Amino acid sequence: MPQVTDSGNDRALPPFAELVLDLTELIPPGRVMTYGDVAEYLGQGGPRQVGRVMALYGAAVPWWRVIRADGALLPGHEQRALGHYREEGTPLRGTGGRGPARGSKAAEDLPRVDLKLARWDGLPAHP
DNA sequence: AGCTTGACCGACC
DNA sequence: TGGTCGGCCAAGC
Repeated sequence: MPQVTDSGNDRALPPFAELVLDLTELIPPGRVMTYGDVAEYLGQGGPRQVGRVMALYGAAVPWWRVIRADGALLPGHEQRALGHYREEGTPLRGTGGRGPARGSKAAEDLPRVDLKLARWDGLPAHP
């Protein structure tokens, strides 16, 4: 007898997580969104929640299209994300751009995503 | 029940 | 330009 309770349901992600993942998959190549933007777009939760969801289920979506507001790549996955960016043609700054760090020991000379150009507001492509 | 931690953000110095 | 502080929301202990 069971009562149709779906409480035992598993593999069912929380609504919020599903929304985040869905939106992440909607992000077109060459474009990126910040955690805060995703949360704001969804109209609920906060940047941290988005980050949590990505950390847990991000493996199933193009996580590299969701970055921090600083445009810095994910710690520990910089190279991986960078490969995708270069492949998708995501606007980067730091290398190939102007004003490279010239010998600056900045952590690593890893470039950052140019949010100015790559930021996607969730609207259809537009020039 | 409360406290701590996070794939964060914005403001301030 | 980079480091620090407080705020936000949810999950874990």
